[in-house]
Amino acid sequence: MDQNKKDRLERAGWRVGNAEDFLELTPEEAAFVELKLALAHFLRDVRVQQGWTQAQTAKRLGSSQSRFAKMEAADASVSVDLLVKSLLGLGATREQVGEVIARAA
Amino acid sequence: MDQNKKDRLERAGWRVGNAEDFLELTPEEAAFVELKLALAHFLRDVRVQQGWTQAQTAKRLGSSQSRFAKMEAADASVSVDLLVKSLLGLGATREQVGEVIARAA
DNA sequence: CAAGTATATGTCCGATCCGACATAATCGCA
DNA sequence: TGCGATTATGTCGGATCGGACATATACTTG
Repeated sequence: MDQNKKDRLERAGWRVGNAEDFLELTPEEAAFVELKLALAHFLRDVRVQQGWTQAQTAKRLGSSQSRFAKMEAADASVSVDLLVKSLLGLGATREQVGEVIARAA
Repeated sequence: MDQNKKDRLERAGWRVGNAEDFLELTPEEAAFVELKLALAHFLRDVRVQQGWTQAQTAKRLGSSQSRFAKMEAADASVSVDLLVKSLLGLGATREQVGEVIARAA
């Protein structure tokens, strides 16, 4: 977001910041959300890298396209368990999962 | 287990091997279990390192001693979400969590 | 061994999660 | 723009999870 837009929003009474500020997350909660987002993005990367659609990938994992979309979106209804199991199911290694958690943005 | 006992059990119709063999886990399932065990052990390490009992630590996290015991035991009723949230709640970083997942035995 | 402390195990029930379906929104391309 | 393919969103019922309690087992110290 550019500075002008930020200024305009703030003049209009909005607070502009990151998700942690907006949702008033504690540091732990923020770290947990970041971790989930990192896994979700990696899941998308793996799928796209392998050249599959959400529907194909979901089927392969015994799930549905809609749930897989929520996984990639790190939806609140998706657990870290499901993300990790899905990644492993698509061939990612435990080492890769750990690396993503440790170092992804 | 020594070889004699192994032989005796196998003569009696038992298959003796590791958890993956015994429970007939797929490689992904085995990797997931390993990942959970790594987090559970790390959780214990962190708690002991900080010099707390399970009861104290559980209270700090808003949980109960019994559930915390199950966490440390990587019980089937404990999710990776709970393990990760608890670790972050005890002060572990996302980086540490990732490292443990990537590299723990 | 006894008593006190710490950890482990089993169960219950309210809360959350997940696959499925329906449908909306978005993308890719002629 | 229009149409088929893909992705996103909302909801529901059954399945799993998690805090709590009771109680058992294991450790520690006298």
